[in-house]
Amino acid sequence: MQFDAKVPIYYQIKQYIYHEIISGHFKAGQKIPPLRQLAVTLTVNVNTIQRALSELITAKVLVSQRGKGNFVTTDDVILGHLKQQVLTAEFSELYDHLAAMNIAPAEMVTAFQSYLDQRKEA
Amino acid sequence: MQFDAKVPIYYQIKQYIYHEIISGHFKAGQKIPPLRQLAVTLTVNVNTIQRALSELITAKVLVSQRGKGNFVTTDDVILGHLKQQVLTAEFSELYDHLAAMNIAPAEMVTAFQSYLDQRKEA
DNA sequence: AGTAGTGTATTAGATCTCTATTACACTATA
DNA sequence: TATAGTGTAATAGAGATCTAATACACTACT
Repeated sequence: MQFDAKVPIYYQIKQYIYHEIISGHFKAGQKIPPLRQLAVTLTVNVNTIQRALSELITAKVLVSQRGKGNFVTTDDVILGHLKQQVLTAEFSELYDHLAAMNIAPAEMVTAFQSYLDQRKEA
Repeated sequence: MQFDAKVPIYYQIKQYIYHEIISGHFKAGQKIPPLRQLAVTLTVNVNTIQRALSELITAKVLVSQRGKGNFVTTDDVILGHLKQQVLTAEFSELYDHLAAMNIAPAEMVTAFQSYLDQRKEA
């Protein structure tokens, strides 16, 4: 996995877990890979994985069971809002950046659409 | 100015300058505020400002004149591509994050549109 | 009981970012 | 020529992140 050098790795791993849950790769109640395996897969130190996971445990997205593993929560309330929360965070950041360039909301959409169209061609 | 604690300040200042140029606040050939004034305005150390500006000078977006100040380039080729470059970088990052959640391009647009609609109401 | 697999915790050191401080170089102008 | 305004450079120290290494606690299974 390739990380953005400008953002803490532990934070990017946190997002990675979010993405795996939202995409359905990690399902409700399912055990996620062990710490040491994640560390190898993502070529990162165990402590860095642990830092990311501990934040997700605090957020009650993951449930930790000593000796057993880490599991995706079965709380439907939390899982139900997850995708919308992550999406809103993404769009909010984008909006702020584009608004700082004096770009109107309507232009934001058309410009994004243009980007996607161009991407599709290639 | 409020900074995102997860991204280096010097990098965010670099983006800030880009935004000021693209929005038209800083025009071609125009002198930008002195280092020490930017440091006060953005409540950041002079060295941090300097680091951001030095990258922009290397990118030939700014031209430095010792004793006089820093000026926006008059190079139309560079200025002409600036907005598209920054936009593409923003969209590319968004695309990667959303694609990691198994979100299709068409849904990206509608979800973004929904975000903007919701934002308009408030 | 023993062993492997798991999560948790602590320490030390490297690197990066940011601040604070000081000094220097050049320009413009009184 | 003096002075204020500017960019440039270098050093030292604080804090955050990441790595490496080690140890400990709990679970499952033989």
